[in-house]
Amino acid sequence: VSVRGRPTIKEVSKRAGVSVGTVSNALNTPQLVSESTRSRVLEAVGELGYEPNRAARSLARRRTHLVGYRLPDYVEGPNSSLDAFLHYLVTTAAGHDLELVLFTPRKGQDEVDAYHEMIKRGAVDAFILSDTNYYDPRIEFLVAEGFPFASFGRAAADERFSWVDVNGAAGTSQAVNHLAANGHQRIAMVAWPTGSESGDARYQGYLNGMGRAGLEPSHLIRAHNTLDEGRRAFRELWDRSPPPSAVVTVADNLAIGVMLEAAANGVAVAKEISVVGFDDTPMASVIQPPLSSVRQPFERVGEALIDLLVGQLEDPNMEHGGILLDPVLVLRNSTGTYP
Amino acid sequence: VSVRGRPTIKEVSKRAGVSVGTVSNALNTPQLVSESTRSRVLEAVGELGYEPNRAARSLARRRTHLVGYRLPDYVEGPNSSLDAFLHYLVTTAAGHDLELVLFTPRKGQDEVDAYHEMIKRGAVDAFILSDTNYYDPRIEFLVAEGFPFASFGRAAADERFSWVDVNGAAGTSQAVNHLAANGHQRIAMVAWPTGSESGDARYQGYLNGMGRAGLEPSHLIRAHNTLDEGRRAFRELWDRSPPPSAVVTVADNLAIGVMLEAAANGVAVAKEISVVGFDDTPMASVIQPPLSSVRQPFERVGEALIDLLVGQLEDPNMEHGGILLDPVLVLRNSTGTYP
DNA sequence: CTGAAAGCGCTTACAG
DNA sequence: CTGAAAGCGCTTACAG
Repeated sequence: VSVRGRPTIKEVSKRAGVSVGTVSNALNTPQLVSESTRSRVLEAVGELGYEPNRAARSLARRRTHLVGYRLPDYVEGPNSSLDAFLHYLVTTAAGHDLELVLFTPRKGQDEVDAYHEMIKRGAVDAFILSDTNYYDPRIEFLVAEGFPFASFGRAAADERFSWVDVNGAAGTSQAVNHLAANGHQRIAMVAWPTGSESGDARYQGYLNGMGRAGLEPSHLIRAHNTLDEGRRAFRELWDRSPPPSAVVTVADNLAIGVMLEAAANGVAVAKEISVVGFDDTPMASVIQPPLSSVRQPFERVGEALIDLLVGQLEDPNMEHGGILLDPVLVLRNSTGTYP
Repeated sequence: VSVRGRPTIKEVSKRAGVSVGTVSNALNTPQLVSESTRSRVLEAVGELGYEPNRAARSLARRRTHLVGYRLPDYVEGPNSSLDAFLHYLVTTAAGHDLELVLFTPRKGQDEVDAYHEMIKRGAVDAFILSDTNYYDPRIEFLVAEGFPFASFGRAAADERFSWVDVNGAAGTSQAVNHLAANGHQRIAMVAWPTGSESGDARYQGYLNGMGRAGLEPSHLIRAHNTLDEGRRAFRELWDRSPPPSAVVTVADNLAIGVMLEAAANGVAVAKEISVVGFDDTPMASVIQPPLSSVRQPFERVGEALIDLLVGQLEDPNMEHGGILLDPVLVLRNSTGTYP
């Protein structure tokens, strides 16, 4: 066993009782090898979980299997979250002599297995994770493996790895504060179904905000993350008596669905119902009236993730850190004073 | 000279009259080396344009300087162009055992030099280019270098490289057809300043469409790619007498600016003025009324780019191909019949 | 069909 | 401070 516990072609050759050249041939040019030795090699490969090391293969073959793409410059204006995230990640990484390689599980390949394969191939020094959730199997795997990574999202209070997260609860709670300060009392929440860490946090922030304002959190709708679900949420909310005068949502999609359906029903956004989104997507600044929304500080997220990673790579025994960043509520015209 | 004409540490050592180990030390642990030999080495490095080979360095150091990021799954719905482009690029590439590495010029680094450095380091087998323009210096450089790449954008009629492009002219010309078929005659165009290949093509498509419909292309506004410029365009257009009854734009930003300003001036979009965007951004489906827009077929673009690349990598002497794809006009409610 | 050996381009103890 | 040598983990002629 050698490279950080990853098997090499030598281990495979020993186990299969053949030379390393033959292992290589069995894998790359099977026509040159007898059926019987080929199967013995494959067996050994399977048992050991062997994957050829990328650097060694690249060096010998003069082929990297990597394609370069220069990420276009980031222009201020309405951008998607992924655009922003990648941009700050890549530029910060470049400053530390690190590059980002994008991957995706192959068709039918298990999620965790895709990470495992990257490790076995020695393809990367570390990972950046995003869209994590409670008990994320990728995190469990990487922690167990002792492989460096930094996660955008906490997944759970955990000292076993480094993470950066945006305090979603602070975002929705800010939204409630703002609304309460403007006289609203019946403030609804449109949240995702329970079970996602970010969704639950955003919902919790709403509860906190309501509590602090001495308000009763009586209007709750659970909805999946689509415009149509947002529209449905508005209808259900508007049917209540009394209906809410404001609604905080966990996502712009939902908020925009609410606004669209309000408009369709002749209900004036801001005047009759205030609405707040989350994520400040490109759509927020363009819909009429422009949507107030909670924006995540992707620049600092990207920087922090890379910093944590660089720390780990320089000192593998460094203790893990967690960085919680506050989002900012960007106020536009979808919120008004209590009618 | 060795790796595809890229200098190796051996060449440097010969030129500097020292051993390869000393070159390595001069570069990586200069404290171990005398000032005079260090400067001789650096000189040789500079003259040769030497960059350490990534694979060799990775193999020796057991460090790749690569960070893996699993690109999140693509969810249908409003997505940015970059999201879509990257998604299809990465998934298609994965099917060919290729991965995408993202890079960006370092602070102050020249654009072409960033590509050059990647090549000298043996960091990639090929590049994907996007946002190309006439006489793109990157293209000139890569063609001269004989380094494999595929370009999203033609830049110019050219047999020296492989490209995929979307027929922007076909897109705007479709838009004009649609409008003309609905009785519009005074159809305006809001275009970028001349000088960008994609912008010029979109403008040309407008001219073609107008010509075919027997219409006079009399309303042209040049504008930079922002909402505000779109607003300005509307004002200027609406001041003319007679004003146009429809406007085709080269970008959603512009189209949305037009719509916003129309609304601000009490002019009903679709009823009084029809508008068509380009790119079908996330904003298009969300603004009211939803914006008709020309959508680029990113899935096929990504697939075609990777296919062209794989072809070149398998057979370096393969002749280059160009693939022109048609965009599709997605009709929503921002376009109506002539009032 | 198989193994021994050279080589890919670096880095890193180790002598001197 | 410098050079010779071994090693990183593969691939690929080349003998046999």
